[in-house]
Amino acid sequence: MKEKKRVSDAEIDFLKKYDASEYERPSVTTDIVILTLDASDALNILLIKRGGHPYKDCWAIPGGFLKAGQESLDEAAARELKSETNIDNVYLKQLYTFGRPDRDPRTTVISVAYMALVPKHKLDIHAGSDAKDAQLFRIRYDVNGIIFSNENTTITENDLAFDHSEIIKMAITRLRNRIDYEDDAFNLLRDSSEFTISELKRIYETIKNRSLDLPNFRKTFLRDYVSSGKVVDLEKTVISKGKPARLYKLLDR
Amino acid sequence: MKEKKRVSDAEIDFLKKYDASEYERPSVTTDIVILTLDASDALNILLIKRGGHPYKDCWAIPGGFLKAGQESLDEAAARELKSETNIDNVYLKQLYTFGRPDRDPRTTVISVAYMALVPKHKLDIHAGSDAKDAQLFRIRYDVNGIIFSNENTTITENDLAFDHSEIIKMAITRLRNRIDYEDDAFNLLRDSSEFTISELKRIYETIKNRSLDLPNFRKTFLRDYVSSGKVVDLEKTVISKGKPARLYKLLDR
DNA sequence: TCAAAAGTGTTGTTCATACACCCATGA
DNA sequence: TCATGGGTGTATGAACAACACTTTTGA
Repeated sequence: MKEKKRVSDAEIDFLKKYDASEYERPSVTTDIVILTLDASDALNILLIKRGGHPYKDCWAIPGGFLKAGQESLDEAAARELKSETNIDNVYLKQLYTFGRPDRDPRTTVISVAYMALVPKHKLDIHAGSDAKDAQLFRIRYDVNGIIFSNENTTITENDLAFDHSEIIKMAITRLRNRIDYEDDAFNLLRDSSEFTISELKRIYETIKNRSLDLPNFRKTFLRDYVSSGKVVDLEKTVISKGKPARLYKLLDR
Repeated sequence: MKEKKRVSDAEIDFLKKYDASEYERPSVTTDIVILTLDASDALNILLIKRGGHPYKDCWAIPGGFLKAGQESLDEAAARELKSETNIDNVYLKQLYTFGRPDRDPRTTVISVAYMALVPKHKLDIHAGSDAKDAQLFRIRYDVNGIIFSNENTTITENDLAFDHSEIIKMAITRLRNRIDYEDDAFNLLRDSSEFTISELKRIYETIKNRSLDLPNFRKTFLRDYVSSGKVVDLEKTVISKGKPARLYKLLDR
């Protein structure tokens, strides 16, 4: 009995090695959902217009092939983010890996999806430099799904290349689920070393897609972040329209 | 300005295609953390002893190469689980993708890790059939990390092949975080169509690694599952040692 | 003085926790 | 009868939500 099983396992092991050479190795890409906020605190995403086939002239999230053996997946994503936006040192987390054989018509492409959160305004210049190839789109939700729009273009989730609408939906859902017990929102602040409670609240409202009560938000913020020392009260104020608002600073970055 | 950028983008696009053929394509495997409970409700994991290099004779989590073009990642994981345990139709979820270039000494291997939760006792026969090649190990936690042990062998997390200890830790952490707001625990029941509150409570205790208060657990269970109709009261009891316990049945599977 | 936004305080509800106590069974 | 685990009820405090009210600025 044991002997029989050992032979069988050796066989299985051989077959595995055989598989590795027999079956075509897939291409592996990292694709990035790059999210930021615009001047009116709406959630925006960076999309690029594809220059080549497949899905030529379709909008897609940026991505590129992994340089196998030369970089890790995280490094590939960071490199891609940098080449697309000239930004580094931002929140960049692996999201999910997509591998349906038919998701790319050319060949099997495994896509390791990442999500990047970019501080407010940081992407403005880049997106404006060539409006035809890489643009920020405001994200809205409607009966038939997500709508991406800016002053030039309006597209729906069905217009996107590959399964990118699925990836984007997962990113937004993940972000929304995480925001209540992780510090993700701070990554979208204009300046995490000088921000007001209202600024932070607007980010939560955007991501959760509903309005929040300011007194209660303040209470929770003071308890979870200031009392625990993660955020310090700068004891300065900044003038805006009504009463000047107190400034806070996030520690540890 | 625009013209200059367009040329540059075309160039970038060309380079990406060039990369895809220039750099070696990585191998892609699916590796599975298979968790179940033993007779005393301790968390167990299925490990296999590697027959070939690298890490020959080391224990590892089961896995195999993706048959690119023939199956999706989910299908590859399900096929691997079936071949290793002869079990299908169980909880099987993608966990994370590992891609450090040096994680496999042979070549770049991208590992898409999955987690499987197998109902209690279902793996008993298989693991016993050949104790040398595939065994269940009880998971314990100690100062220096996780300890895997059964009646034959005791190993520590450092004895495992590749970065598999990292994968296992992530699986346990993920499970522990999910269990409070997802229904994952039901997948570990001996029989989800006939179970008692105590049985379910013991699963929560195992995963959270602390004891729970039965009256409070019952209250939460009745509110979250029975009142909402996800679980029905079978209005039957089963005898055990003290007072007979009421049986419940999970709907929708 | 008024609008606007920041900030404070109060109240009621829900939920988690701790725990005292009763119930039904086998031995 | 007693031990054992199942099951019920109650008290306490924390967290959350709703909202009335005050403060400080610019116009």
